[in-house]
Amino acid sequence: MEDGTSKAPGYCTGTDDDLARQWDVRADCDVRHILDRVADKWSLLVIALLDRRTMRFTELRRAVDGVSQRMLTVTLRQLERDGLVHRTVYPVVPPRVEYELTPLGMSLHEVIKSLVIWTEEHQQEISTARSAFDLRTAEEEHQLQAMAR
Amino acid sequence: MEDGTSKAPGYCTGTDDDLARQWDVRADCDVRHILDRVADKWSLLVIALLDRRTMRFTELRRAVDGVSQRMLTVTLRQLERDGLVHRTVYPVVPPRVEYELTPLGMSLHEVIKSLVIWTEEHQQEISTARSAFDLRTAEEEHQLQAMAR
DNA sequence: CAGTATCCCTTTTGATACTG
DNA sequence: CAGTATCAAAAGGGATACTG
Repeated sequence: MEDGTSKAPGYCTGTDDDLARQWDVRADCDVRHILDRVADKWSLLVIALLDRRTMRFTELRRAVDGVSQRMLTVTLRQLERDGLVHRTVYPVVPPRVEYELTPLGMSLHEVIKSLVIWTEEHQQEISTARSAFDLRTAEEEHQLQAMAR
Repeated sequence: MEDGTSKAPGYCTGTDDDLARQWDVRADCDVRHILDRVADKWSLLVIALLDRRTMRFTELRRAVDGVSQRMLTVTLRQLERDGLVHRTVYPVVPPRVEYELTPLGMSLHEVIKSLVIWTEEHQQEISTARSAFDLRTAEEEHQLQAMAR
């Protein structure tokens, strides 16, 4: 926690390092910290779901298959902290809390969507590649066992 | 290991569930398995680096700041298995192994690039949001402590 | 309902040592 | 050089119990 905010570990965009191929890959780089968040398993799902409409906590919990209450809470807090999701608490009993994407969150969703679409479009290719790889691996293992005899 | 290949846990794209908002979020979904891989910290960095040119193992190790030898090996194997990276072993001593993106990997890089660009473009906004959030949080805590007295 | 707090287990990761 | 193997440390994440 408390990372990437006050530390300001040096700007990473447009460094004039001669080795800056296209973007900085330093471990303490802001871009990498943000990327870690943005590329998070649950974050991705939550943002995708909230793109459609405002949702309540329990509603999200049911929609995101496999998420625990704890992880959903943690994820939502991070997204709120990053300014990607807005949280509204209605002072009623029982409590009512609604989550929605901020404009920043919406713009991120556009990018995430393209990632999801790519995945859907190429899932068959990847499956095939995996099978081929596993087959090759199994064969090689077989070869080694044959040589041992 | 060995996941997402033989199991074939049911197609996830274009399910006719009435709750299929835009894409399936089931935990055992192929898309989610692939997404977990693709959205991986090290995978992203490796793919970004290999976009420029073919690289050797140690070269990558030095370029990806903070990666351990073990994690780089694991990451490269996964990428190879998924058909995103091609591995060429030259039978010489000392060994020479080169990694390069496959066409599939190159197409993924396009998407990843847009994610990285988004991150770079919005890193300031996120930083600001984080500071504001932390300030709010600290204030609330302060209020609570004041009430306790 | 929408959390927070706690315990505890599992997975991930890093450090180290060894090898073709 | 490019790994593999092993072990220990740490993070991630689940189950449960409790609260405004």
